[in-house]
Amino acid sequence: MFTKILIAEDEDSDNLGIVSAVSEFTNTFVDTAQFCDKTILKIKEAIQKGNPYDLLISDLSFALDYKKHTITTGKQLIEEVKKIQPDIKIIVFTGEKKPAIIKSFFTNHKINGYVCKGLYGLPHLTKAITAVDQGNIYTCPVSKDALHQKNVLQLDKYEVQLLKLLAKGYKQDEISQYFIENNITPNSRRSIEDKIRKLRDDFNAKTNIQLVYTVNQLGLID
Amino acid sequence: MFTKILIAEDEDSDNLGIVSAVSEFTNTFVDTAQFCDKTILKIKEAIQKGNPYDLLISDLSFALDYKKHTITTGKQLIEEVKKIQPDIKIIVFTGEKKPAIIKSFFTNHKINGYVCKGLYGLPHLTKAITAVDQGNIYTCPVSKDALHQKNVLQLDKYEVQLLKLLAKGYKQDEISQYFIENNITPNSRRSIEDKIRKLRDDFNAKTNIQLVYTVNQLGLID
DNA sequence: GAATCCCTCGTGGAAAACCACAAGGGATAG
DNA sequence: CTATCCCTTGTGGTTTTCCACGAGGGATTC
Repeated sequence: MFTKILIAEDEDSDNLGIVSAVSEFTNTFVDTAQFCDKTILKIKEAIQKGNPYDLLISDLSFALDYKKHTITTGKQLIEEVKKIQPDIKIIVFTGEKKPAIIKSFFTNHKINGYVCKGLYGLPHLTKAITAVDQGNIYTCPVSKDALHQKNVLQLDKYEVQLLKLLAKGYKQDEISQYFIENNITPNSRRSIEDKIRKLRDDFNAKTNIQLVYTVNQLGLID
Repeated sequence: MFTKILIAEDEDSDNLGIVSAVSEFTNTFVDTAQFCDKTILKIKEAIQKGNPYDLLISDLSFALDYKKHTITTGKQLIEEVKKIQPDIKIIVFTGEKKPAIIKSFFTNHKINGYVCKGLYGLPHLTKAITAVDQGNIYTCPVSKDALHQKNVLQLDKYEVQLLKLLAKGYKQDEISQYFIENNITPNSRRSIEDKIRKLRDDFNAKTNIQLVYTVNQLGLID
């Protein structure tokens, strides 16, 4: 079983609950850090002292104000950690339930487990710890659902940009102009029409309104 | 100070943290309930025994699956509680940060405090308890911001319905037809145009796509 | 009753988005 | 080199949305 665990979690109200549950379950040393940078620091320190952590349990949102859902920081944290200590196991423990985001953490960040907070959050977290300890990948029922959902195609940068501009109120002509000015191709009015139509097909949307609404709900243009 | 406090909270991971913090701070009896119906039950029982709770601290999401953000249940819970015991004080303690939703809890449900979970969630919760105990209303910085935000107009049922249909991919003609079939007025194609235009103006949206995106972000059509 | 205001709704024309057809260009395979 | 495929783009015509003007109806006020 793991011998040294670090929990990164910005919601102090959770902190006590998680820590006590995890330390009771694993019967090992459990450390905590409230911010991204502190997490990085602790991991570095532990390596230098020759006693690295072998499991990181991390939340995703380290938001400071209500506008930012700042998944980015969670992403950044994990990327950074993987650079410093590539072999560390990572379990994400968060309230985030959007399929696209969950998917991307497995495909892009090679995490070992994902557990959604909620009624059965803690029991699933302990299951996740056991599974990951044995070298497996664990997804709680909620995130398993999300992963197995069809139609959660990955969007490339171009498509995300296009959809964001639509959400911002750009007309198709304006998008074309914007793409030309910023050297993004394809950028003809006509091609943008095609791209949008393809997206409508992919997401089974009858109108562009529904398209943008849908991808937004899926968390694809955050 | 309050003598009997009930905490309704479905995320067990939080539970320990909140409970211990609140009971330490208030030095009073703190009870918990994990589901809406259990909360109602406990409140009824307490009244029957002549020893009612005087403060309810409640979360909003008692979600069972990942699709429902089920604010509705939180709403329902609070409405129900107010019916049973109109004089009970209520503090909402949740992760929900959407301005429109926060606003509606104050205007429609007459809650006494609102605290967003997060880094400083617990300290703000204790502040809220103190303030509410003294008969004041408390909003944490995040929710204060949300309340003071302009442009968070309330939408009436008609407008919400209209926007939802747009989000579902209905064309304006189809919306007209739908409204006619369901006896909702105004329902002419022309009037629907007007309503949409007015909404675009209100929310400063250049296109209908942006309009639906915006109201969705604000949590107005959940 | 007349004046006024507001909401609903029709009309017609402009703007935006949609769509089918097809031409050109680059990449690849035989 | 040629054939083929895929992607980009243009053209022209249809559908959908936008918008300015104005008519009718109900409510209120004087």
